[in-house]
Parts: sequence; structure tokens; C-alpha cells
Amino acid sequence: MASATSFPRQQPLLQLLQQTDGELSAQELHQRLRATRHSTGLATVYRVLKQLQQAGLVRCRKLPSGEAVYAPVDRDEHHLTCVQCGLIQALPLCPISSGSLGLGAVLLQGFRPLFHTFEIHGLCSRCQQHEIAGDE
Amino acid sequence: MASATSFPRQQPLLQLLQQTDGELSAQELHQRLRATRHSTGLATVYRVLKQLQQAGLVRCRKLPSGEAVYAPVDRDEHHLTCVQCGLIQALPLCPISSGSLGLGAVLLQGFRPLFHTFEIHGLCSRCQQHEIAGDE
DNA sequence: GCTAGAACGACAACCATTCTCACTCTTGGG
DNA sequence: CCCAAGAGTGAGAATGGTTGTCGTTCTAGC
Ligand SMILES: [Mn+2]
Ligand SMILES: [Mn+2]
Ligand SMILES: [Zn+2]
Ligand SMILES: [Zn+2]
Repeated sequence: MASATSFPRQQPLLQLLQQTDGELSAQELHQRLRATRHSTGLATVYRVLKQLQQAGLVRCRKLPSGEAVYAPVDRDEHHLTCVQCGLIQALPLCPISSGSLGLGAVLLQGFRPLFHTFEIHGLCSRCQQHEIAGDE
Repeated sequence: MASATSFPRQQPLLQLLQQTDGELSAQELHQRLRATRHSTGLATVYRVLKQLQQAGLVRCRKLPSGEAVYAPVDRDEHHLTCVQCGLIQALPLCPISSGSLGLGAVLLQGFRPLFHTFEIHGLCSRCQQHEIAGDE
């Protein structure tokens, strides 16, 4: 198998993601790798993240700020994000696993799914209160 | 109601989104508005998009390229995106409406949902074939 | 060893978005 | 009406995450 030897940066990066609770951005990964003996250029961090994504090992989502955060693909986590203050809270539910929704192959038309994102955007309870105070 | 008079840019922008099939980026909206009598600065396009989003009238998602695209909130559309070539195809299914998943208020903890994103990332059939050809 | 090609890193370039700030428009009190 | 205060706006600068460039380093295969 060529993958292990051809891309020596993949392993340390993947391990770091697995060891870490929560999601990491490319820049954070770059920083943390610098602190270890597996220091890696930022460009390569991005290259490896794309490889791991295409290999189905890592998933990725974009924060409203624009930065992308990464996690092992088996972490099936979703979020509520406030469109006003940016607060993010975990959503203890996955629409894929909970629904009887098996994503029949019919719908996928030959597409091979690797990961999914499911994010709800709205107003957190605190911003709803401010909204009432300031009119509505 | 103050909203109609206070924010005269909201109406034309919202109408443009409603008239248009598919999603539009802020830059595309800016361009198209320039062509009408409702020309609007780019900064204001972004400002109004945020207002419409917080009002629950417009939804937004980030493309893998990093740019955000907007559509009326009632368009309940999701996508399959190829992590290799970037191909996007429509996904004729919504995990919220189809599952018996009503998003019980228990799970939301006071959060008021305005819209959601649900996107599947994977390999399109064409990229799967190339992958077979180039080893695996 | 030697060479071709892949992988890599430092840095520049890119570009969507946000910030700044001077200007304009609205509005309500005098 | 007139004027001042405050909100809204637009042009352009600044920001910052990501991608591209390109010379160097590493790795396989001979
Ligand atoms: Mn899930
Ligand atoms: Mn939906
Ligand atoms: Zn909030
Ligand atoms: Zn593809």
C-alpha cells in the first residue's frame, strides 16, 4: 500500500485530529504540529487535509467566519449557530442516523458519499430577548 | 412597521433572489443590481443580506470555494458536492421534512431555527472511475 | 550513487468579506 | 420651513483564510 509511505505527513495530522476534542482549523493544526517533531508547512497541511478528505478519513465544514474546521469523519456532530452573535452549540441529533432515512442509492445516482454537514442557523435565546427589547 | 421604510435596499434585493433560479453570491447580487435602477454598494449588499438572514427571509450556505450563496429561505434544497472536482448536483431530499424528525423543542433549548443546511460531500461517479484507473 | 519525479516549505498572490469614514438622507423638534 | 442628530450608504482600504509559485529536498527505481 503506497498511501502510508507516499504521504508521511498524513499520519501525524490524522492522529492529532483524533486526539483532539472538537474541530480544528488548518491554522490550528499547523500551529500544533510545529510544537511536535512533525512540523509541517502550512501549504502541506492544506494539501494533506484535502487528501484525507478525499480518502474519506476526515470531514470538514465552514464556519460562518469563513474558516474551515476539520475532524475525523466518524465524529457525527452537528450544531446550532446563532446568525446574530455567532454562538455555536452542539446539536445532539443527526438527521441521517435518526431518520429511517438510509439515503437510498437511487437518490445518490452513483455519487459515493464520504461525509455530510447538517447545521441549523437561527437565533439563540439571548439574542431573541434582545430582539424583543429593541422593538420587533 | 419600520422595516419597509427603514431599509429601502431590502425589497429589491429580496425580489431579485426570488426571481432567480438557483443561489446567488453577494457579488453576483451586486452586479445584477447595478444593471437595474436599484444599484447598491457592495458593503450594503452584505449588510442587507445579513438583515434578511436574521429576519428569517434568506438562507445562506458556503461553497467549498469559500464564497457564500444566498436564496429565499423557503427553497428547501440540498446538494451532493464532489470533494475532488467540485461538481455539485441537487439532492432531491430534505432530512428535516422527510424524516419524522420534527426537531423537538427539547433539543433546541430555546434556540429559534431560521434555516438549515444539509450537504453531502463525496466522490461523483466520474471521479470514482478516474480513481480506479489511477490505482486506488 | 544517479536521476526523474513527487513532495515540501516559504512566501507571494488571491479574493470574498469586513472595516472605515466621509457623505447623504431622513426625521422630528423648534 | 430650517436645522441638527442619527441612521444609512458607498468607495476604497484592510483583513485573513486559502491557494498558487517555485526553488529545494526527498524518494524510488535503475
Ligand atoms: Mn450526521
Ligand atoms: Mn431542508
Ligand atoms: Zn445569539
Ligand atoms: Zn468529481
